[in-house]
Amino acid sequence: MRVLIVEDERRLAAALQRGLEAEGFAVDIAHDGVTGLRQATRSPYDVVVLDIMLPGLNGYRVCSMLRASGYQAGILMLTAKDGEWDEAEALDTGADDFLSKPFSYVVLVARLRALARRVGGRQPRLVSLGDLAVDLGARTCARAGAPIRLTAREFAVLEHLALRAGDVVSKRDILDAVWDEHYEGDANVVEVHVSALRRKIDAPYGRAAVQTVRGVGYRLAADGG
Amino acid sequence: MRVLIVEDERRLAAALQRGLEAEGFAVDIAHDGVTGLRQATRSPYDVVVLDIMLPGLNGYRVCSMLRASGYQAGILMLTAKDGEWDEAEALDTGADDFLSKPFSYVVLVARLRALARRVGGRQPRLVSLGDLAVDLGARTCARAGAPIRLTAREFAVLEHLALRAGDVVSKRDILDAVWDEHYEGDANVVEVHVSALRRKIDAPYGRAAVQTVRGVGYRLAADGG
DNA sequence: ACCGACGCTGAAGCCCCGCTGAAGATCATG
DNA sequence: CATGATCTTCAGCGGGGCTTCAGCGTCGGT
Repeated sequence: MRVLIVEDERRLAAALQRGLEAEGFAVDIAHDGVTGLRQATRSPYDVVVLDIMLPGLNGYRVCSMLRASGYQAGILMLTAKDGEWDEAEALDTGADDFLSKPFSYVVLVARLRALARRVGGRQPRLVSLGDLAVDLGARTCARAGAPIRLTAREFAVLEHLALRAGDVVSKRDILDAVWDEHYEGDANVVEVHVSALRRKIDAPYGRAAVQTVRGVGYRLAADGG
Repeated sequence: MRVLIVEDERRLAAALQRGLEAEGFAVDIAHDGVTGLRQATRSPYDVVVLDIMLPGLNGYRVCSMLRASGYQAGILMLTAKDGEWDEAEALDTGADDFLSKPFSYVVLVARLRALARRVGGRQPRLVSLGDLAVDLGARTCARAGAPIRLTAREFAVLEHLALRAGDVVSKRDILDAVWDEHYEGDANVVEVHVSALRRKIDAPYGRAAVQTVRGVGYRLAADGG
């Protein structure tokens, strides 16, 4: 079971990592919100343990940004008992569970196990658009039954479009979701990856699932083109 | 959240109904394909849980008939593990997700929630004015069911009018919304685009959805002209 | 009925947008 | 450290859409 811990207190994070690894979890650590966000989307986790007080980007924002982009893993928030924010807030932003600091280690492990079990049922998520199938869990895609090899970026772009199939998505939206919230570079990267995507999922089949809406963005045809 | 269960095993259906209602879902039941089909189209649901083995009309056919008529709600299929048909078939007919029998109740609830969340975002913001339909999400428009190709500017103008359908909108308003807050140029650009719009959405149909109110601005007829 | 203002529209040029191949940078892997 | 894959940047191209402009039609006021 894979766990990501996003916690800025390094000693606490390290202690949790040691403890959880001894319990058989695979644990990664991020020490701030931005890193946590990137790490969570880069690698598949079953549960993300998210501290609220984080430098840069706080836990609430990380959580809501993850959920907004369709993030599926379980999220367990660590709330400070005397914090200015409360548990309701945590759940509102899409967290599955929360734990008040200071917490018992045994309780944390129990909650993690319960959450992982609960979340497990969510997978796999599939989006099917005509003969185009996108498996968000396995991160694979197929057209007319034939599997198609996509690179990480290509799949991420396709995923973002698939989650909004039928609707137009702006390049800015795609940049925010697939790259970084405040990516500075040229939007041309999106065009390049869309081009590559089309070469793989459209051109060989004479279809046009990925449509350009000039001046606005892209749309993934709800019927696969 | 409204759920329709189409399942011929009455005890299973009743058990699911009780369980889901305890979770806060509003649940209706149909025991065969024909009833399910009628019920689904008669009343609005967020998700339809559809068994494959049904008397009369099987789940695949119900699903594809619903989708063929443009049915939008999420469809979760229940497949028998040893069935002669497989999951691929389910997805091909337009299902959003599937679950093999026997399944864990907890998993079903999680999948339902996930599907509802996914489908909820799919609902297009749709403005319909008589036989004129403007889909703000997909940025498409159609008259009498026939899709109409619009450019970005044309659609933006139409969108602005559609959101105030029935009211007169000044050219200045349109300039501010579609062009720029402090656009300097001639208001003639609006006239040009309105002209193009009429050529596409009115002229071919002998209608007049876009009306000129001399000295004031334009009005999009609430009934499509 | 006349006149002026307002609105409509076809044509044309230009500019912006998006596409794509290739090269350089970066990352993973043995 | 070497190699290959993937990602990003860059520049050129091609086309479609936006804008401008001018001429004409239409409406309303006098």
